[in-house]
Amino acid sequence: MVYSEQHSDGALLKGRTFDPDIAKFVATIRKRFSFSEAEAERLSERITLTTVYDREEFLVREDERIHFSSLIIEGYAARAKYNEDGSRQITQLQIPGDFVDLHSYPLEVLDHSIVALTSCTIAKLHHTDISELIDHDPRMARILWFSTMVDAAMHREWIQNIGSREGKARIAHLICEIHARSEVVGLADNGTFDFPLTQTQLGECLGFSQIHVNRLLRQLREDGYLTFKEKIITIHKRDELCDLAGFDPNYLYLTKRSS
Amino acid sequence: MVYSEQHSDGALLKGRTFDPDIAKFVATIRKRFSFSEAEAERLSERITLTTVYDREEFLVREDERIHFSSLIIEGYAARAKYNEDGSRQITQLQIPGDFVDLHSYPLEVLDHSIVALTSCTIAKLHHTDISELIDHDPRMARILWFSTMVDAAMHREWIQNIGSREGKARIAHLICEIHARSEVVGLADNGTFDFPLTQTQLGECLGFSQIHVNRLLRQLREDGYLTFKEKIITIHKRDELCDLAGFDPNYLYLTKRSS
DNA sequence: CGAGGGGTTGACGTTGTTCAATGAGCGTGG
DNA sequence: CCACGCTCATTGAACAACGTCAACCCCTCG
Repeated sequence: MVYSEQHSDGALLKGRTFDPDIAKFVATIRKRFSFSEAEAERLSERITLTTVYDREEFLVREDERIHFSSLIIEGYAARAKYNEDGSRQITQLQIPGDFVDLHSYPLEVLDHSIVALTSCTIAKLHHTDISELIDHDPRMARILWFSTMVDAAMHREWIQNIGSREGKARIAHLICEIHARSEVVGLADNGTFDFPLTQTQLGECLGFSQIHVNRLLRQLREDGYLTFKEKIITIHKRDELCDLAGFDPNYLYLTKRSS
Repeated sequence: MVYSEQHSDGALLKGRTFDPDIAKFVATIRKRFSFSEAEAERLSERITLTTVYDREEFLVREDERIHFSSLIIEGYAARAKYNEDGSRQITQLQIPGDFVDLHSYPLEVLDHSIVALTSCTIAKLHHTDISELIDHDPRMARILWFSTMVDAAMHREWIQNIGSREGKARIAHLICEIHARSEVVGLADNGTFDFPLTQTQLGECLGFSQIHVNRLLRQLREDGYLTFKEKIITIHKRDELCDLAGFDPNYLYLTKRSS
């Protein structure tokens, strides 16, 4: 086994010692994508040391030409597009275990910004390293391409959510999505998970005003679907909440692919 | 030159004769992506004969496992997600020259349906052929990946449009997008272009009711921005319309890439 | 102790939906 | 040929969803 020996400081190794955060990250994404051990090691050794970003700090700015992709180790980030009046639309939430902004590899210049919503621990992977990984291993190209296409699928679901669902169903759907994604990476426990967004940030995801978000959350609480206190959500009636939201997790492609 | 000799029936050839529709399609996408002539030929010879779909007929149904990708030769199609009540949200419009549903290659099973909005002429490319193209030519993989990432960028713009813009600006933005995309593939002439959608279909793109679309279009007409008669739009005040919409075409990545 | 960010609540205005009725165009069958 | 049924577009009126403004709370941090 590649990652069987546990270092005293938490790092996993096989001859080589990786940053414990990075080892954990790679182990996490291996749950979703079928990396071989050799692939996982080749990936790990190219991921560079972690950086911490403050809340509301930009990881990438729109129109910027960048040469690396970011991976979230800890914290919440978002893809966001800024409006002319200074407000913004969040188009996707990124949680620990996400390859954020792999999009910048084929696109070269991003059409949107990446911003930390909480303080974030980030690791980086240079585009030249991605090219080398892909050249050595066409299967890696498929995995990375697949990963970005899941982001596109999430975008489509958000379009449907914002365009077709109203009020309680819309906010419930977002909560169901984050719960399902958190669960897969081991960040949800029996319906309880961290949800560190403010009501304003929630509104920026959903196209609602902060005040409307407040009222909708109160209704979900009063209806007994969930509690949401101190940045922690507990879902009490999961099936009913998914039903209210019209939530079907297929679009997240969470089950491991065979290929 | 590969495509210099013109056949009597309109096909272009170099030893080999391609379907004239396919030759035209490949010539069109070569305006956007930097294919070499050899690449263009390898692609052309793998694209199979065209099929015609009726209005509102499905090219692909959600959850279906398919083994080919579709290319639009003529007509309008859409990515759509169906709601529980039978209504639907359109998440992207596809016009002639688009690789539609290349997403199904890495995803294998689609999270959404592809439906013809008008009668459509479609060509197909088998997934096995895509794999062969990519294996022979890693640059082709980048081009195809890039193409799907532009779709993701359009999705993000739509999220912003539906989530942040209201009324006239929202519908104006969609019109600006289709105009810009039509122009690139030679389907717009000095602000005039085919726009064969019904008001109902427009509403399904924008998250508006058909009745509201009707009223908004009337306002745009009354304000002198455009005329829209018999499925043809003519934009009279392009700069003002883009300004109203907050439209910036960067997200379409229309300019030819160097790589 | 004061300032600032986040949450809560009420009153009121705007945007967009629903229901309903009408007309124009088009293909089909008598 | 016209009558019909259909789809699409148009318009009005009542209603619901959501935003804005304003006031107030609590908490944290300097």
